[in-house]
Amino acid sequence: MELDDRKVKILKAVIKTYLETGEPVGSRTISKYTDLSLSSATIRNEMADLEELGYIIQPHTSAGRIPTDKGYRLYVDDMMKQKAKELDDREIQVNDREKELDSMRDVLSEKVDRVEELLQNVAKVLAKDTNYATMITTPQVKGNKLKFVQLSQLEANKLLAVIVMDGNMIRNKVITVSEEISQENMLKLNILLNTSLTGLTLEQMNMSIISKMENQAGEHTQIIKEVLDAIVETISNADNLKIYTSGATNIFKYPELSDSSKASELIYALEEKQSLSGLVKEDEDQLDEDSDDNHGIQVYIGNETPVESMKDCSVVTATYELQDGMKGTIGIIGPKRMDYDKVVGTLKTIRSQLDDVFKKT
Amino acid sequence: MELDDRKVKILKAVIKTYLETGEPVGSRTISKYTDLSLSSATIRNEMADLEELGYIIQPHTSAGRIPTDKGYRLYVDDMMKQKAKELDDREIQVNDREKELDSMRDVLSEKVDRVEELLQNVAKVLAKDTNYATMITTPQVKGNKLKFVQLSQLEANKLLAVIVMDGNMIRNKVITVSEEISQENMLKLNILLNTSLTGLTLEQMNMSIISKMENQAGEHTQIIKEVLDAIVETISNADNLKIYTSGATNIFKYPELSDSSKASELIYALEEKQSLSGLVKEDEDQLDEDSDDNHGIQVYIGNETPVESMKDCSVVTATYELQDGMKGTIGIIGPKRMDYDKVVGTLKTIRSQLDDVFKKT
DNA sequence: ATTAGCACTCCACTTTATTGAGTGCTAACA
DNA sequence: TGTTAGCACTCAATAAAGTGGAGTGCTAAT
Repeated sequence: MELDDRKVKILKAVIKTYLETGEPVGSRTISKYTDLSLSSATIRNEMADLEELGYIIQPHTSAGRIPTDKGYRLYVDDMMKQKAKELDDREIQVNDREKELDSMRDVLSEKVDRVEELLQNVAKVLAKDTNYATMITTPQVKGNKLKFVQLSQLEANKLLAVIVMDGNMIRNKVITVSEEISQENMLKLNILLNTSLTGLTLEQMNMSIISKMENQAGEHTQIIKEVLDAIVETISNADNLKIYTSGATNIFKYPELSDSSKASELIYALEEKQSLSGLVKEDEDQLDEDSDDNHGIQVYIGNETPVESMKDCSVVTATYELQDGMKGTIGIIGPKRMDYDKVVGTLKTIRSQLDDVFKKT
Repeated sequence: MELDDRKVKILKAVIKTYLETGEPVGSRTISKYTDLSLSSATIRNEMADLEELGYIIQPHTSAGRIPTDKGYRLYVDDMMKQKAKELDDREIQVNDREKELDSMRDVLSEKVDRVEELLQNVAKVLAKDTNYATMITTPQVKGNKLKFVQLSQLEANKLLAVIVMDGNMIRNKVITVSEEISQENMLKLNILLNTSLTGLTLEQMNMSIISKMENQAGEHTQIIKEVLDAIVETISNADNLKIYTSGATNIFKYPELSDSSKASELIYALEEKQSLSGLVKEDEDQLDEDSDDNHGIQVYIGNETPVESMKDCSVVTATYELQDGMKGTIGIIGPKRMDYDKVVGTLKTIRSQLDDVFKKT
């Protein structure tokens, strides 16, 4: 059996209606809803075919149809193709959407000095705007280089190391050393550290530490060792993936997700965040598939999602990118019958606004 | 009618049984459970009295009794009195509990450099251990003084200010200035900042800023102004209350809290955190009431809690204190029928372990 | 190929037992 | 006077039975 044009039209109508109502869709509804002007009986025949083809399913014998994952897939793929074509209209579209996104822009342009807060705000605003759960990761770098280190004395045997990486990622570390250190030696240590480490990536650092240390084996070997250890540890922690979530309770707005056990599992995943890292795309090898403008937007439907606890949901992710190649992921988690169209649009807008903000900073 | 000794005994038995089972408690159960050796009929009479006195209530005519808030209150107050007397046994008690708290100690003694992570871990471990939702705030200071500031050049017109407060609270701030600054002037600026600001609290700083600025009105007035603004802003943000939560999904373990709307409201409060700040005790004027050992532990039952969304829960909070007078709050949120005894004990242990960790750091 | 018509299915909802835990009350008892 | 056995009564919870309606599949006519 073939999936002819009319079948597709009916399928889309079924899905669209189901997205709106959340109720199984009957033949009569479609007959009236579409401009196909076909009787419900004809629709019924076509729907039977569509069911046989695996695009829709009946929850029980005498009910209407709801989309299967396969059905959603077709719908979403088609929509994405549409979106990609809309490239020209984008300006207008963005302008249109800007009205509803005013609050978003306001929050984003607020003076938030810390990336953390910014990201949390983005997650929050997105959640509020879409009524789905959201997540956002810190930007990730591959081989970030050390810009400079600055050691200063905090207390008798406590040092403060300020570590600045390329892209102005800054980390502090309080180092407790075993022996006191003179002002003069501090200065020396600072110079030593900067001359030998600046411009190195973490991997390069690990390689060179040993040799450097042996070279410098002077009276303060112990301190140098402690300081180096601390710095290496801090840097390796620095690009640890951090994930912020928001709007977990939005899932209670969708009955199909809000029964106790499902909700608990989902919210747990959002709280623990651990498992969400599966949503971060490792490689950008999907280029060929996601053509043009949709580049970096990924829709997971039901079982497609890499996160086990979200197999009853759909997840849409977008990759945002900072000027210096740092990449992060934004994700929206909702019921399978989410408003894919709106979500994809919002994600695109947010992403471009994020770019703006980061460029301005 | 008086609340005689026997009534109290029966009341406690009812509550204890209810805490364990979560089911309304009938007279027959009590008759067998206690060592009072009274028939169920007698218990029934007493229970009728207790109901009239407002300590217990029937969910419906032919059901057993469950405690009212007033009943819980009496039970908890008594328990706290007991706990206070147990001062001598505490050592032993702690030793006993230590077995189950091994994991807690492990996590706490881990090398976590950032207070944030430590607190998050505490919340997490507490939640896992108690099976309730937990929260913990960052330590708060009244008038924290500036230890030193260190300005360094990041890029052409971006400066990095590292701000260290007493108690080694460290903040970074990237300051974008309107004009470039020479290495030499940077040094001057550093000295100026430290000589004029070190040792001052935020309030004092606000006072002195204007005058200092006018004194120094040289070629770099603009930069000085920008830097000062940034520093003041950062410091005032620094002691913003931060709240970490964990174990929100634990509430699904208690049927009385896990219906969709209640759960949603509760989890929302835990996610938003905003409202939780009501649990932080402003003043320590409760000293007289909470005698001895229970100092700093506060039990809120049902409507007693300051957080609106938790009126169906009980909340137990403890104040922890760092050596330098910084105080934070730990909170446990669970059903009214929570295991108060265990919770109070665990909170005390955690608190003392927190003290240890902070002293060691 | 399309459609009107009709018998059939099955969920969702309401109504009507049925059960059993637990009470309140009374009368007897120490 | 306090305690207790006994019994009638209540009421949630569960099961069983009945009803309505939305929607289907099939057939026969167009």
